[in-house]
Amino acid sequence: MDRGQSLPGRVAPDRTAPDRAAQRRRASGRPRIEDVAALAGTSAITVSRTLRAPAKVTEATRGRVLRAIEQLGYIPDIAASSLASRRTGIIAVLVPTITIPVFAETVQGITDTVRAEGLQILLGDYNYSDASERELLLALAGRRPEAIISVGLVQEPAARALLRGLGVPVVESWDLTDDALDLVVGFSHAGAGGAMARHLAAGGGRRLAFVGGTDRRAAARAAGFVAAAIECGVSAAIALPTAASNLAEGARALAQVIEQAPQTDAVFLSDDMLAAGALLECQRRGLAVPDRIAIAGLGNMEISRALSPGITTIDVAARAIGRRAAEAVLARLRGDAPGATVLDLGFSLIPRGSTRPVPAVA
Amino acid sequence: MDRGQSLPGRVAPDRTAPDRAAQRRRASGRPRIEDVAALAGTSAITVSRTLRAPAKVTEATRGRVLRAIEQLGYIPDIAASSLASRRTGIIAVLVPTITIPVFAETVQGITDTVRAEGLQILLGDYNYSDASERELLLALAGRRPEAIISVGLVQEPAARALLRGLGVPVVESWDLTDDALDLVVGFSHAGAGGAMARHLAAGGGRRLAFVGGTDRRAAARAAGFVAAAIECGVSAAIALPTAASNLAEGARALAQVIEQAPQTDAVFLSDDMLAAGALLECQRRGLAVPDRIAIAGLGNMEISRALSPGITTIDVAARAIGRRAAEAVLARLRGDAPGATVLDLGFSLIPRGSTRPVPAVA
DNA sequence: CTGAAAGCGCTTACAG
DNA sequence: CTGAAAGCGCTTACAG
Repeated sequence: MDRGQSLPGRVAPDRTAPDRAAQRRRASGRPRIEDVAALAGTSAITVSRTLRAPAKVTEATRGRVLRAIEQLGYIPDIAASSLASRRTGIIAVLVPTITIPVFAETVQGITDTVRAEGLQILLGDYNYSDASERELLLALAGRRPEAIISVGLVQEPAARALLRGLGVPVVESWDLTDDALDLVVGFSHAGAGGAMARHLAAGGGRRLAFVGGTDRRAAARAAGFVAAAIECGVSAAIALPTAASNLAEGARALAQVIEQAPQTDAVFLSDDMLAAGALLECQRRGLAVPDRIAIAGLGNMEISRALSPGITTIDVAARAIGRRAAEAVLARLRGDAPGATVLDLGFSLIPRGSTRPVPAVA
Repeated sequence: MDRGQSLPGRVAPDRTAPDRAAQRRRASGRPRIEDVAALAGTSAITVSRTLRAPAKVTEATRGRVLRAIEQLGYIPDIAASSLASRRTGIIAVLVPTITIPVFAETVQGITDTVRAEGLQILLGDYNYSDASERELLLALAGRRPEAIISVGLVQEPAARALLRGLGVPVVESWDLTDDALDLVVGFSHAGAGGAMARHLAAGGGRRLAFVGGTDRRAAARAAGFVAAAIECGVSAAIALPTAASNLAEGARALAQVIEQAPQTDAVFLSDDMLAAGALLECQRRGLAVPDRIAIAGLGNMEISRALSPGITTIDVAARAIGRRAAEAVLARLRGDAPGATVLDLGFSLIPRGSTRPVPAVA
């Protein structure tokens, strides 16, 4: 009996070009759909159908094909498949940086929603820089995603033009705007900043401070925070921008606030990690929280619950943002008419021990 | 003058099949290499060369091609490109879960090293389960990666067979073994556990406890920990396995240890996040650290530095593991003979305030 | 239910 | 330096 490479139906032909090709092919080593077809005594089309639309193949054929696949260890080449079908099954996700837990949660929400449909996430991390956002977009576009979800608004004109030219659904998220490329799902950062300022003022804060990053969402929170503070008749300062989101940076920011404005009695840090760093620094310095100084954050991360006192924070429904963004994409891909173009998921303020309680209204 | 879609050199032919094809193509909307070639008055091959090997094209031609690319917003289709070239430029990275910061750092080390060579990372997250590790492997294999890096050893026989069949370099990491598929770069987990037990015993610990996950690396650390404790003549218990790596779980584990073995005077938690949770729980319960109970972790995460007292930990050079693994892959891809098959990067114990100091040797 | 032909959008030798 | 031909490994209509 023949063994090894000698498959039924593959008698040596005397063609010449195909031979060269076959030789090159052997270099890759991996079995192709033709090899499966030959072993199963059928055609490539039937193998393809067995994989994509098994109901259209008789059970007997299907069995032979599946056995051949198993035997050869055949794994379809996704590049070839999507080239031929013009369907990549890829959803590109643009994210400032995946190392921030709330963004990771949004990505998780997308992944969970999209996986059931057999779609895959292609994650692009642009590190908060417009220049590499565009670069990243070029790289992602080369993979022909069927839709794009951006964590954050896409502001840079070149990036916007590129996205429009792609001709696929685009969902921006984590913010709201009247000027969306396509769809937006998020919440108002100015609103969140304002809500926190009112909470701190209601608890007796008279000299507030804001600490946050340089990105547009942090800027919107700062603006909302200051505006609401003024409305409440208390003062509010904006500290120098923070470079990162970690405990050390939060501690540094707190130290700076105390040095520059020693009478500050409430600080809103634009992220729970920073807030936790600030709280720990207060404890090291012997500043009573919340009596001497109140501390608040944003994101409802685990650490805001775990420290003592718990840190007052704003919950932003990060996972729901991902879920709803993905649902919008799926609807579009199904050809549904676009529903609401702007989806406001809101936020909620969670008071904890790190801020003074708001007295009940008389 | 003609405008719009009517490009030079694209006079309407009276062929019939190509017409149908052209029509379908128009559905995708995106310009192809042929469109660029037509606009630049050259051939597809020259466009391709302008992109991959610009030195082989005259400056004049290159200029015309680049202008045409710019004008049309042409972005090459990566699937088509890699199908034709049989080079995907993809390095697949298998990771138990990216949400653990030390693994994220290893991935960062890989990315940094590999990016310069124009290779891309394809990240697969298998959530510590063997079943989905194999599934994931199938999905990754369909993308035809040129090499595979696994965070952790690949133990499951089916997965090992699959990887071997791929015929590409495989680097396992974060552990050591005599039975590597190809290359390993990591450190000894039993060694790390042992070192920590000796440190705790030297500081006066008499009743040690280990808290860790159910994965093999945690099991190896537990085994090394217990063996060294026995050698030092102190007792060591292994607590029930932890389900996750977060502060709440660390707090829960500490509570359980205290309940089951109230006299425990030193706990090694197999991850800094757990250790931080345990430390905070001690503080809530009024248990003095390290006098009443010493706490130690692993991973040298930021939080182990930020809390007071600082948490004694083991630094495992997570980023270097990624870097060295990637370098090994690059060497293989260049065709270099394999260097050492097993690369031991070691670890270092960082004593901090959460454990009792080791008295100087007399 | 099954298959032959054509094509997806690129690149690889090979000639000139 | 430039290009015509062939092919990468699949799938899509279209026939039977």
